Amino acid sequence: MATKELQAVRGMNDIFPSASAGWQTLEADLRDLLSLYDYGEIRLPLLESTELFARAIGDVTDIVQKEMYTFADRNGDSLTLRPEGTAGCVRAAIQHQTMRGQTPRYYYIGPMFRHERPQKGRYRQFHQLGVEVFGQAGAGADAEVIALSARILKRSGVAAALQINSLGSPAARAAYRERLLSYLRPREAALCADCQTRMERNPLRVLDCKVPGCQEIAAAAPHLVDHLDAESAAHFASLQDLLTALDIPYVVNHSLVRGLDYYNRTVFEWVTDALGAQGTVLAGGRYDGLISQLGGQQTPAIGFAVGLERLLALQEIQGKLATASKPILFVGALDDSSLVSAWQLAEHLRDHAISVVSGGPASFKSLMKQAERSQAQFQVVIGAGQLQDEPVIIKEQHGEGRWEGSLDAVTSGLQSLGVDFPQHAPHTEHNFATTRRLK
RNA sequence: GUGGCUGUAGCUCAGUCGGUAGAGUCCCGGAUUGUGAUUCCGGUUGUCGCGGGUUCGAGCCCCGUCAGCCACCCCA
Repeated sequence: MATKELQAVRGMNDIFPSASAGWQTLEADLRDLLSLYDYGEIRLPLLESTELFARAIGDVTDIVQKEMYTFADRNGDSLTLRPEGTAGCVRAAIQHQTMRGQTPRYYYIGPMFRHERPQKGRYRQFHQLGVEVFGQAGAGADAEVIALSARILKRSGVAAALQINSLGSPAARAAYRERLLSYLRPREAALCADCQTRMERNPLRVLDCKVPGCQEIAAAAPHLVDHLDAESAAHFASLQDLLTALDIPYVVNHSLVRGLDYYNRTVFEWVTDALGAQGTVLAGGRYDGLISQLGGQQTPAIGFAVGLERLLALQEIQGKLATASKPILFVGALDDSSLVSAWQLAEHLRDHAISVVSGGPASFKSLMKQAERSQAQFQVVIGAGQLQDEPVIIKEQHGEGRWEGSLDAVTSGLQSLGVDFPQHAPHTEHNFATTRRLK
């Protein structure tokens, strides 16, 4: 059982091979889809200066105020483990001037860190895939990004519903904020304690409070989309037309307000009720002001992030989780002298890209159990007899396949049983064949 | 950061009124040197999360703490 000293940090998980197969398959699928849309991977530091996140995410957000892993570097600089990926991605694009006359599409995949109380679908180290598109102001970019998000969920086999909203321009949002406050103030006493503080910090968040009394008040509140500036309204209408034309169902959620300060105009979320309280699996929006706010030239931008733990949890619930591949052959040795031949055989087959798991020296019964546990498609046992002239038997573990022959001929034996060998052995060519495994 | 529930063998769990640690499973060996079943026999499981307190005596009661789960909050 767990000893006290040696434990993973709270909210940070170990991922063992039985689970990492699902991760690897998901990540491979995601990378494949990203290349379909011509996104390029950007690999970013996990650590950035604390100031970057404070300026990008917003001083008053919970993330910056109480959820960041922040500490002093040896020279006294304040560093922070990234709580999200957009800020670092924007910083990198500004620093390396990759947006001059270009409209790059980036994606990143990796761990993020937030010091929250862990619960279902929420961890202190969690993993996101994020995408960011720079330099495209039109609603076409929004539609394409949302189409990509839809395809990611579809490819993952995950059922979720798309909600969209528009926050308008900063000016329109500020004007709406005042309008909303003048609606809320007379009703302040009826709001929950949280919402009364939210009125100070970010009154838009009152709109998606879960307390029934607050929801009643929110339902009758003026709608943000009715008070957009003309350009944002046209942008939002255009986006909806495009989504309809692309057969992407959505609903407009008037209370959809993203938690990070940098968003404007389009915001969207894919939500599910299958994950308890953490229903958002993928979320994003437009942030036209962030790049200039961080010192770059005024550049429109849009992006989203998807939580990989949540995606995997949904895949598991819906029976779509990928399982580990299995080796082609188990090779077992009964004693020390036959182990030499068994290991030579295994290495020979690996030269030909056939995955082999080895066992022994051990009793025959033990080898049988090891072979079963290995889940290999075929098994072969080598003992003293095979070193003389007794036949080697290759047996299909869950089938009728069976072959007998000499130790030297195992390769052709496997071929006769249907194992797919590469055309050329990798050690005779200069490119390596892809490893043969089952499933 | 707040609240509720839960921590006993690798895994799933039982443990009565406070009386000195159990079952199943798994694993190993044998019955059975040559193709996996079943059955039978034998064998190893442990800081009862950790620390303190009460008691003649604590897995059990009390306090603290750590961790997990769930919810609030927040968010992916």
